[in-house]
Amino acid sequence: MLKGEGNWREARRASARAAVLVAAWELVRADGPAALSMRELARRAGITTPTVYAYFESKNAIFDAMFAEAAQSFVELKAAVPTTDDPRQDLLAEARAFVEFCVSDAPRYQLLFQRSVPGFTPSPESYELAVSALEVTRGLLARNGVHDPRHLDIWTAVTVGLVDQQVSNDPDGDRWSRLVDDVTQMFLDRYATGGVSS
Amino acid sequence: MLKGEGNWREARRASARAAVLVAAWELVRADGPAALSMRELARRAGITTPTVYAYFESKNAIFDAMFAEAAQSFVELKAAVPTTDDPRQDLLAEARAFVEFCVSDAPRYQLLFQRSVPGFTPSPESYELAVSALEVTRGLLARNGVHDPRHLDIWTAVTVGLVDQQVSNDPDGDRWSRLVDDVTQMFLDRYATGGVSS
DNA sequence: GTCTATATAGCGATAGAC
DNA sequence: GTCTATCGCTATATAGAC
Repeated sequence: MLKGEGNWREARRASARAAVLVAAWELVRADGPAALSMRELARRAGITTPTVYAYFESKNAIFDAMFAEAAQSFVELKAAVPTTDDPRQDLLAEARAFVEFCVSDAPRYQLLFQRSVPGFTPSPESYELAVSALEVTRGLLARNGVHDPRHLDIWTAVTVGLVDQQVSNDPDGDRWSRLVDDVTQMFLDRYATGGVSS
Repeated sequence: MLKGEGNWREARRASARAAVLVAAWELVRADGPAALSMRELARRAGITTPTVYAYFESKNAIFDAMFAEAAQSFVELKAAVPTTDDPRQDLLAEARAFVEFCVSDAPRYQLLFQRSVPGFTPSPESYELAVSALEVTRGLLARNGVHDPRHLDIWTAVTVGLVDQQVSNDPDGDRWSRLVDDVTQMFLDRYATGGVSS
C-alpha cells in the first residue's frame, strides 16, 4: 500500500510542520512578529535549526504559513457569527467578534492586518484568503442597506481604528474595544438605509 | 567669554546631533523604524560608529530623540491649524491635517503612534509632549459640544483608523484618506450638540 | 530527517590611540 | 571628538556525517 504509506508520511510531515508553527506562534505572541528567530524557534520546538529548514525553506515561508493560519481563523470567525433576522444586530455581532479576535491576539492582528514584518509579503493565495473574508462583511452591510464601496471602507477603517488604538495605547484594558457598540450605531445611523449619503 | 564659548560649543554639539538625526530619519523613512542600524546610520552621516556614540549613548536614545522630534512636529501641526468661527470646519481642518501628517510620513506615524520598535519606549517627557497635543483636539471637540471622554476616544479611533488602513493597504494612494470629510461628518452628526449621547 | 559544525554576515557597543 | 580595530554576540542559512 504505497499510497497509504505516502499519506501517512504526508500526515507525519504535516504534523511536524504544525508543531513548528505552534512554537512560532508562542514566540510571536510573546514578543511580537519581529522577534521571531530561527534559533529560538528551533530551541522552543525541541529541534535544531537545520531541522526547521527541512520543513520550511525560509523564515518568510514560516511567516507565510502563519499568515495563512491567521487568515483561516479570520474566515472561520466570520463564518461562526450567527445570522438572525436583524441586520443591525448581525453587524454589531460581527464587529464585536472582530474586535475581540484582534485584541485577544495582538501579534496575530499585526501580522494579518498591518505590515509589521519588514521584507515579508504574504503569498497571493494567503492574501486572497484574507480578502475573501471581507465578502462576508460586504454582505452584512448590504443587508443593512449599505452598498457604496466607500462606505465599506469607512466601516473597516472605523473598526480597525478601535483595534489599533486599543492595541497601541491600552493593550491590557478595554478603553477602545468597549466602544464598539457606540461606533456601530454611529455608522449605521449614518449609512444604513434612511441615512444621508453625501 | 567662557560662557559664550560654552554656548558656542553647545550649539556645535546640538547641530552635530541634529545631523545624525537627519540621517536617521532618512534611513527610517526608507525602510521603516525597525531597519535603523547604527553602522548604516554612521555611514549615511559620514562619520564612524563610535562618533555616533559620542552624541547618543545608545540606539534607543536615538529613537527617543526621533520620537521627541516627531511629537514636536505633531504639536506644531496642531498649533498651525487655523481657528475660525465655525467649529465644524475647524475640526474638519484638523482631521485633514492629521491624516496628511501621518500618511505623508508613514514611518514617523509608526514611531509616534504605534509601538513599532521592539524594546523601545519613549521617555516620559517625550510621551507627555505627544499626549499634550491631544488637548488641542479636546478643545476643538468641546467647541463642537462634544465633552464625553469616550467620544474623544471614538474620534481618535476613527481618524487613526483611516490612517492605519491607508498606510497598511494602499500606501501610495488615497483610498481611505480621501474619506476624512465623510467620517468627520458622520462623527459630528452623531456626537456634536444635538446628537444623541447614548 | 536529524544531527554537529560552520559559513557568512550583520548587529550594538567599546577600548584605546591620536 | 574622531578614528581604527575589535569584542561578543546574534542572525539566516547550509554542508556533510549518520
